[in-house]
Amino acid sequence: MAVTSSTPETYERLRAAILSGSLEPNERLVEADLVRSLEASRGAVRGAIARLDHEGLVVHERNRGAKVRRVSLEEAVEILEARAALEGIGAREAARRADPDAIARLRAVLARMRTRLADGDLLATSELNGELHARILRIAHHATVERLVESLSSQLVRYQYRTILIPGRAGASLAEHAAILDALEMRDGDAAEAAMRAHLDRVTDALRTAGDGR
Amino acid sequence: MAVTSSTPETYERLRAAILSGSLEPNERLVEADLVRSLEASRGAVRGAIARLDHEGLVVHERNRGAKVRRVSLEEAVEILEARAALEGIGAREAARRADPDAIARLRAVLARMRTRLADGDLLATSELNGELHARILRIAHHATVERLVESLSSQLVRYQYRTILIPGRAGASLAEHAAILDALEMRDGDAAEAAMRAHLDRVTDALRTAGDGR
DNA sequence: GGCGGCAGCATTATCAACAATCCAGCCAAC
DNA sequence: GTTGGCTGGATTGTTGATAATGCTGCCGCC
Repeated sequence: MAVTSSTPETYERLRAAILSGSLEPNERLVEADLVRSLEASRGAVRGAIARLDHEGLVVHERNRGAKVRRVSLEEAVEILEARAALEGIGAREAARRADPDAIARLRAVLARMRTRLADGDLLATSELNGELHARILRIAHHATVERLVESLSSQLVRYQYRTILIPGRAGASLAEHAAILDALEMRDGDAAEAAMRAHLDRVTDALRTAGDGR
Repeated sequence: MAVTSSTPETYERLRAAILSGSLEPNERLVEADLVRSLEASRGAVRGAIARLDHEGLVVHERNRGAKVRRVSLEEAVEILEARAALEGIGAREAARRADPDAIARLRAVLARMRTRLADGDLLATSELNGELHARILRIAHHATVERLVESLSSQLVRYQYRTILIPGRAGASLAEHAAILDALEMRDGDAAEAAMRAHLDRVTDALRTAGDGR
């Protein structure tokens, strides 16, 4: 055993640990500890930290080590605004490329969302929400936008369950998603972009009213 | 002296070397050489390469080292599309915040652009173009968008002088910029975003017709 | 002439030891 | 009681050595 994992592998694991919440915001990332828990070489850990620092998930101060970055509400709003712009482009492109088959699969996800919501399972609803967005982006076939959105979204993990808890928000979200799918189905790029932007603008509003929660 | 520079410093220097073109696309980045030329420790060089890899300026293959990444025309178009969306947001925000003083400074840059173009100095014109965009983004006060656009733009260095060489393109660009400034002056966010998007869409068209040039 | 294998070289990845730095706690002086 | 400086421990940053890997050129064989 003791297979020391390579840098990209270490990066993925550390990233997953942060996103899953098993490493709390502001928690210090001590290299020696990570070497043990991630079973990687120290060099790999350092490389992973450098990447995550660059990505914005971690802050690294010279001679003082790294810690999980805590994004403020203001930053979260900024990030969502950027995401809205990018996903808008993604939706536009997806409208150009979406075939009936793809649309059907998207509708299936939406339907599952609807039933989960009816069950009161907000957590599952929120996860399906993420899946829907990811699928649309996949259809868009736009590597740059996909990569950027993925990076931005990862910084919002701590806020992702917050908006859906607002009374009435989940239902509204469902309707907004339906509007997006309608635009995709009609292959109307302008409408798809507008619907996606509108949706994420509503999410932003919701986030603002929800507050930063701690 | 021979003060070994720290990781962020090394990152900046290496990045600058790539952007300035003193390191060609596909050129191998040999760690030992960089240690000498950048006067940094090996760890710092490795960290810098990891960041640049993550950023997309460099490709790194395990056990085979890193080389300057060559972005294809298709990628350049993608990147420009993403930039258009983000700078659109930036322009919208800038319209909200721009005071007459800031507008005046932007107009001054545009005026300089006009005279440079009249002189036939396309290189200077292109640089002022970059400055204008950067200033607008600065006014927007949107750290996330600014960071992302900076990162995206850096990947387009090899294409930045290409579009302006197209006959008539420089003049059109000037008019498009003027339209953006008009919208900012009227503090019309919608118009500013639309003008910025339109401008960058034109740049994309120009890039497509210019071809990848090698 | 072309192809597969082999050896040597160049380079990267890892490891371990060392140096530099920072931080917490303590103590003394005011 | 508070402030200032010191000291020990913990942690990161750097360096040299070593292992692993990939590549290139050569040679013999077909």
